[in-house]
Amino acid sequence: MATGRTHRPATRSRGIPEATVARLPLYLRALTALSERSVPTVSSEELAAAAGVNSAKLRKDFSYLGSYGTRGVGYDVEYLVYQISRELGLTQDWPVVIVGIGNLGAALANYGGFASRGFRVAALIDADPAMTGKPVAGIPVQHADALEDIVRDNGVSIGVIATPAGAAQQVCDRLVGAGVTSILNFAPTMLTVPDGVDVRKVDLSIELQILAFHEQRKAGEDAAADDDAAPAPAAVKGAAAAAAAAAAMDEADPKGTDGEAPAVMPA
Amino acid sequence: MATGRTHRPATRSRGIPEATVARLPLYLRALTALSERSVPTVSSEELAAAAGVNSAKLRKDFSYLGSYGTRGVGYDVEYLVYQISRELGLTQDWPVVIVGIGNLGAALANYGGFASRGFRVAALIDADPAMTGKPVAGIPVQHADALEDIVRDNGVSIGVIATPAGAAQQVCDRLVGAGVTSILNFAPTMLTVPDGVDVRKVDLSIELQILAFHEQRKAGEDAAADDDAAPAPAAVKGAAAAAAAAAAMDEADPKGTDGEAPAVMPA
DNA sequence: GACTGTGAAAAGTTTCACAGCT
DNA sequence: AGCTGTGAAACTTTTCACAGTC
Repeated sequence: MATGRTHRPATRSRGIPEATVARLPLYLRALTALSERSVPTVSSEELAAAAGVNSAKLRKDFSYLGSYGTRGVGYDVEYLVYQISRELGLTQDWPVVIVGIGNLGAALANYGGFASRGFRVAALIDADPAMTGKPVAGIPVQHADALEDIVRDNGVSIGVIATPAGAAQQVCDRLVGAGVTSILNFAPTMLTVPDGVDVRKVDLSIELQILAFHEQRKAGEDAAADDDAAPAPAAVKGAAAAAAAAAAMDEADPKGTDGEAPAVMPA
Repeated sequence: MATGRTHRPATRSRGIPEATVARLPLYLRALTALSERSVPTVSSEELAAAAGVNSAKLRKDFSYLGSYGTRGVGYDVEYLVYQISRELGLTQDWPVVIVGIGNLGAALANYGGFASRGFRVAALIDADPAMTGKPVAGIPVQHADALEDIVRDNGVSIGVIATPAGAAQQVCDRLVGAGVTSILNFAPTMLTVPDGVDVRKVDLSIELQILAFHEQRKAGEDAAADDDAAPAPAAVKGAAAAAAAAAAMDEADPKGTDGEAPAVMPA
């Protein structure tokens, strides 16, 4: 992150704000829906409504990409779809490996977003020998031993980690060692990676906890002063219990820290 | 979002920045790990490292909660765990319903974070009659017809939507109608909700697209000027294809709009 | 001496409002 | 007349750096 790698040959004017990049997929989705309905042009106001942002923000965002609109008219849907796709790097297809084919990994493999074009699921990898060869979403699971070969043979640069928390760092290290430079981490743990490797994290328990925070706020609108349920002096002990609850989320799988067969399957 | 509902009775000094709230679960996780190892106190530096942020940010974040540290010493782990848990509303337990027991919904039901305490999976709901009664993660799936009753009977205020995109808004409306005021949305679609209802969105395809953006940047270090693969004039057509890829992600399930039995379970 | 808590500066993001093109 | 593109203002978040406390 702190890499001073902003060499930029000053060709155009690069350097799109991170906040804007995070919204481009949103716009792309809205645009694609319009494209499918053969809508030829769209105004910033309409598109913004469809994407759930306000129009000033959208126009500002697009201004970082260039001037792709027409004043008095709006944006050409197809053209904008192309420009955003290109900006996001979706005009090429990215082979992706998913490591950890437990419940979540299997769901991801089946997820339309992964199976469809743009991102191609190049391989599914799991440490459990019992899984090896088993097809999930039509793709046979391969054993973790082959991880490095798979990554190299397929030129994979994006890896998805869906293992239990305990295995994530090790898997990450091996992915990176084999040449992966972008990681989407579903394991609820912090990954340490060398400079130049990107990690994005999707954390289900965190999202829920943020919701709980706001939910609590709504409930406590009047009961401002006191907690009702919290025992004041013995609190610290009760705290540990409550926290354990939140902490239990630290395992994608309730038990095993090893990459071993998750006890998740009901059998 | 534009609700001017900042009534705040000025009792203490409320109003924790959103960015801080989003990090509290991270700290909580790191703290709980320390608690389990019976570490009594921790410095901002150590905790920050464990949570993957810098120490100044962490101290600033904690300063919004109050002064829970001791200068020259650090923070009492148990105490801080309690304070953060309380702040997040995790000292009470939240009944949650998951709607849409396809691949993703099943994975969520099995996910440690949902099944563990703090958040209790009160019910699993699916529109497919074939699913009704089937146990997933030990909980029998109930039919969508009963949604309103389930929400009311269990006092559910948090709902998780894991349906295909096409069903999400309708499910959302029904949840909200029945009294749910916080929604975690996994369907890749924008939800419209009345004021006072919170929506958080987890979108797998968006995260991948953001990774692709950065990945592309790394690759294109020298090839600054031209795209190599992009056909310039015929581009707009190729664009549509690439975009279709991204758009295909708009369905949580590749095919069926119904919540048919997921291929997730190996058995 | 070690470490927190916090003002103040810097950086990043959003919103406003309007000039400028079609 | 309608709508984009963008400077400038407002707001939020991060970082700095150090006074204050143990």
